[in-house]
Amino acid sequence: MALGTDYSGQDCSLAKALEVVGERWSLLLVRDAFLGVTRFSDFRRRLDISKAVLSQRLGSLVEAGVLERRMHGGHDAYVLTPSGEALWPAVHALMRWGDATTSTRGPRRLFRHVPCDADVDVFGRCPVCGTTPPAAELETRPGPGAGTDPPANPLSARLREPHRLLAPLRE
Amino acid sequence: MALGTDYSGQDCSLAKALEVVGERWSLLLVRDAFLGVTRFSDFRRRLDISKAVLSQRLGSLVEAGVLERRMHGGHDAYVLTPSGEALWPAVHALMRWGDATTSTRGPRRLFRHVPCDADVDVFGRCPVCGTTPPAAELETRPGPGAGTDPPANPLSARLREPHRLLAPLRE
DNA sequence: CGCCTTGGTCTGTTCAACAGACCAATCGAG
DNA sequence: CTCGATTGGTCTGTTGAACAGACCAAGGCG
Repeated sequence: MALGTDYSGQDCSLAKALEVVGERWSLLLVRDAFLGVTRFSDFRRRLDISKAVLSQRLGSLVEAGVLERRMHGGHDAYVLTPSGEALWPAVHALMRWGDATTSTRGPRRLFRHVPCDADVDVFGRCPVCGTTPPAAELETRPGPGAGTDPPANPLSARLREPHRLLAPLRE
Repeated sequence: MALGTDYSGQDCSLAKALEVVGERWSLLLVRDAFLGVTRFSDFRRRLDISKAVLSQRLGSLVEAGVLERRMHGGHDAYVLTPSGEALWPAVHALMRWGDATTSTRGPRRLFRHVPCDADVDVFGRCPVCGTTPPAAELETRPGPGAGTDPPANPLSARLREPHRLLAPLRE
């Protein structure tokens, strides 16, 4: 398999990243982890994928150090590690690109830098303090491009509401 | 297929992006297009994938408006569209994450903002002018984490040398 | 001119995701 | 306390995607 062996030197950084998060569904799982999803069944409810693939993906992300398993209120929970949280700029950039190419009414979701009370720009940067804040300092809410369709399930309805990134949906 | 139908509202921006660039190999093709690869056989030489998959991927990226076909010096060429170029922040972020998680000696590749003669930071931002420059204003060269292995082929050797992003390797 | 390169298309094989069944453990409501 | 629902998986056969290699037409170059 070329992806696993093509170490042709300095320009394989992207391949390295994709070895970890490039499998089908992985980045969507990471995104949901940022939004506060922690439970196996909640990840499944969101993505509607087979339990076998979900189990394998979560296992791979845990093994790669992107997620770790914890116990929340007597339940298994998958939460982002610091290394996983460092994926925020990439996830945000892809989301904004997705919005720019498919939404005529602007971003579907906005992110506010809580300490500065200002929305970050398309590059994820706070216009007040000038930094690119980590996910832990952001709150999300629906943007102008947000859909008007009813959410697919109560979980997605909850995730649509304004809330802090990384705050677990359930404890 | 869940990816194609899961429009659960405002938070499907990432899914939209991944519908376009989430197939296996697609982001690596986009990265190579940023580095100046334009030819079918050069893309293939770089990734060592089957021609059937390469043809299908390039076709999908053209149809999605990320790449367009042109004639360069009597040859077919695939070049990034403005929409494709807008993927730079995401590609750069993933590369830097790949470096951060797998390279102990820093980034494998550095990017210099040509007008300011300064390297962009981990967020892709120029410390001199404060902007996040587009790919067209950047030059790349090997970084401290660059491999010391001989490149896999002359093409990769060429791409390792300092050069402007988006400048076609061959005309 | 002839050979090599280019840019594919096609087909059988192997690998990955899907669909659904099964199971053990835990939780929560009556 | 009991029982049904929920949780978090594992397993297996089916379907879809990537791989490996063959074939072909057109163009470029020595």
